[in-house]
Amino acid sequence: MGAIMLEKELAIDYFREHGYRRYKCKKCGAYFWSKVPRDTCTEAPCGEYTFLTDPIFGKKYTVEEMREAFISFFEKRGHTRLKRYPVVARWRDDVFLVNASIYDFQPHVTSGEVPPPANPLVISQPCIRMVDVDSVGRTGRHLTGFEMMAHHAFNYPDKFIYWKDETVKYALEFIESLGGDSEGVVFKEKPWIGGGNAGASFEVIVGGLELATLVFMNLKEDPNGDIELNGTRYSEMPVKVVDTGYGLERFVWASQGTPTIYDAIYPEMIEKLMDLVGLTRGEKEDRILKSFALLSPKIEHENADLLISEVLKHASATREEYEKFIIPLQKIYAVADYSRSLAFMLTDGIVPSNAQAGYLARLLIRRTLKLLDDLDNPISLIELVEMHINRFSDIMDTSMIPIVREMLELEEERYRKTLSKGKEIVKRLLKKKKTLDTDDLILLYDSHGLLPDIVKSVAKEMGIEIQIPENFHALVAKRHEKRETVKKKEHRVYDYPATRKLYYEDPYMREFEANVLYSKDGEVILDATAFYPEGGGQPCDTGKLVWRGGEAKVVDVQKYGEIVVHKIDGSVPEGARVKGILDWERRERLMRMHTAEHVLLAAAREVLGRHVWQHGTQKDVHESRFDIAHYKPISRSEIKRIEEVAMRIITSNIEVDARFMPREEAEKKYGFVLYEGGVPPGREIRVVKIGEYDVEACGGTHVKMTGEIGFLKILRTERIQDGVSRIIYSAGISALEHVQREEDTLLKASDMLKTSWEKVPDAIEKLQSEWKKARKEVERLSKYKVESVKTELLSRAVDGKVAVLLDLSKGDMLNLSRELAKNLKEYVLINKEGFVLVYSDAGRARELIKGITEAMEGKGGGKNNFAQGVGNPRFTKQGLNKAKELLGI
RNA sequence: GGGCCGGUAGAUCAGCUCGGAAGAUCGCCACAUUCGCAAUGUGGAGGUCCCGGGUUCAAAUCCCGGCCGGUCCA
Repeated sequence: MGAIMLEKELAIDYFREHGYRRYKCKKCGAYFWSKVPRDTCTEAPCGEYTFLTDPIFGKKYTVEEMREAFISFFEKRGHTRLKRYPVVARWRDDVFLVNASIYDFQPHVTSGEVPPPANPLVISQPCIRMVDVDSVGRTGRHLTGFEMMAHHAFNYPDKFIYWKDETVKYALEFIESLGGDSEGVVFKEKPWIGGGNAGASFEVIVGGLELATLVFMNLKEDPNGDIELNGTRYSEMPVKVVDTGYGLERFVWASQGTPTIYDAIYPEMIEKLMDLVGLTRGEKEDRILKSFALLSPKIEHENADLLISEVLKHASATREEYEKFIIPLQKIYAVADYSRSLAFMLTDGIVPSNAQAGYLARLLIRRTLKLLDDLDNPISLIELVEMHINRFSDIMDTSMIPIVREMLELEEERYRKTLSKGKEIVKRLLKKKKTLDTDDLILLYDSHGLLPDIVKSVAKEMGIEIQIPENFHALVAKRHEKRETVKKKEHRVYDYPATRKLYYEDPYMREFEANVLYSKDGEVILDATAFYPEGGGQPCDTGKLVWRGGEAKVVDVQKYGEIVVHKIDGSVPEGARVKGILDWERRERLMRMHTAEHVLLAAAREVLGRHVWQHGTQKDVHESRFDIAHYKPISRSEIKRIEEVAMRIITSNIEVDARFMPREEAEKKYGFVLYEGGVPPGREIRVVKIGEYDVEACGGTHVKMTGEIGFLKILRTERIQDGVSRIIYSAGISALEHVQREEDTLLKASDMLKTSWEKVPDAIEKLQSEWKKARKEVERLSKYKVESVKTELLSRAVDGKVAVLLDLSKGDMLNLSRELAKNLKEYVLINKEGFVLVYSDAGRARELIKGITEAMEGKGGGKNNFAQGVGNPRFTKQGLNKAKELLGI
């Protein structure tokens, strides 16, 4: 967005009426609005962090006080208070974690498809930003986990709430309500782009620090749009969104003027850690820290050395003071921040894993463990995270503590294992190569998870110095450069009215009549159908269409938008009246499977814990699979208990209630557990509820009462990745068929073993030991045989040479050869199968085998003193003669 | 979802480039030494070289496919 456009967009009435004027920053060139004339925008590095010496507000606020001040301020001004959303964005498929409060309302609310839960609204949304992970602790202001306080207004063409003037006014009034001076506030212009949307925005700068961003989102990505930003085209949206973000932690920091943001958020945690590590903090240390906070915005991250020397100069401190105090303290800060982010993530139900959101949790866990190691483990990660959960119990779920503890315990164990294994690899590598180059370091990190730091210290123990390249992480990133593959369901548009979905009106309908609206190339659209189209992991129905003068098989059914398309074998005339007949056996089994899956989820949750979350699912007629997030393999006894709980729900014969309801109402009533199976589009969603056990947004067909499932059996489980287990199950008659097949197999086994089914394991054990004994006997006999042949051959040897035709297996021949080699100079062994073995002290084994196998129309080769080959078994005599000739015997 | 590394004795791994007789260390068992244990010595047991296919006279080794584990990235 060009400067001229921004100016037009942001020259609001409020500024004109209140004496604000637009200036250009002499340092960074950005435009900004201020009540008092200024040369610069005041934001560090153009200005200084004045709040460090001169806190901005009338008093010092804690996190809780500031959050409440913000929310109640906006509540009093007509905003509805909203509960926070989870930090894991389960309602979206494009991101893993919530990065900003507006994520809560993307994509359906911001697109205008679904109304917001309230309008206008106020929220304080915890967010995780992994991009800042490297800066945490070192700059004094970066966090991976923070709360974004926000008020949002969604303006529709027919319903206007408020726009730029009110938003700016609120910002100033809120700052004043905290005791701040509105004359110190600078509104810096900035184009805003993100998540397929764009707009103009103000950064709200106070005391040199960006405290809030006010975004006026009114553009959406559109290839045909007439506005171009950064090479992407945008067009105006019908919905205009006020998207604000007030950094809770920054407000708290600005109110307290502590050296770093961490000292403001959780001072007791920092003090405790310092105490445990043995750091004491005086005026001098504070001065160094403040210098850091002051100077770090002015110096690029990459130039760490420059920053340090500048800081030392500024605070008149020594390098030793820096290393003894600041380095460990910065680690403490990072540990405090990482562990709080983990507390958010794990209590919100993220299961650590080697893929997806779970990997981000593991990454943080490992980084924290590494830092704790550096600090000589003053406290365990588990204790740290638990402290945070209790400290922030007003926004975190303390009932998750036992599960979080177990997950962290397993993760730490895993980390230690990776580490010690990795160190062994490094040692072996060093023994072999003496030194390691950059390629080795990249391989060790990328394939074995070893940070160069750790490799270096292992090498140092062995007295080897290793150079770590400055741009290490960039090199790793380079290895991963590759284009993404995007696959999407074919998007088709049919210009017909929405198909009436008889399968929802009556899921038990087996036959129906309808009119053919469209029929071409075997694709048929009806005005109504009872055929369920593939979706939500449930395969489509099959069956046939019958009409006057013909019939055709229905082989596939798909849904495009609100239109159901049937693929048939044959063709039906357009305009015909048809009768649809479902393959009811198939459909009934699928229905039972689908309801069974919901029951299974409820049971798994009860047995394994509340972190259990559906990860993927595929129903089928005979067996279905159901993937859940869980942090360890499911044990046999857990499987049995899940089956028992599931059967209890089935035999209690509970009603399955499926109904459409407005999305915002469903979300309000049931929360995000609704989106187990993904997020359906649209304003209305279908909610399937099984008593108090389970409620999910689901478009599938279900039985009316759980009792109809009849029987549910878990067939097996497997781990498809870290943190995700697959349950393979069956329901109803299909489940019975499985059990019968298993029983058949067991009976067949017991029949073969001539015993009863209970004794099958014992019988196999006995058989096994007998077989082993027999095998040993065979070995003993062949050894004996080899021994006697050896004696005979030694006596027959002429001049240390022998060539002979034997009745021995290949294995026995090799054993024999080992013995003969000790006593003979040269020999040739041939067996009935045509296998030839040659030994030669003189080093002409290869030469010999060639001649012999050629005489046998075969081939062979080997080493100088030992060779083997094979020839046609019919020519063993010729081979023997040739061998004798060559050996000269 | 994608990239990379790996799968050989109960454990940790070597051998794989360059195809030719399945190895080391620890652990285990027996015996010796000892009042007994530990330590030590001697001997021994222990293998579907992950699975399937291909190339070859010959595959742990080369090629293709699959399974499993680890790890990094999004």
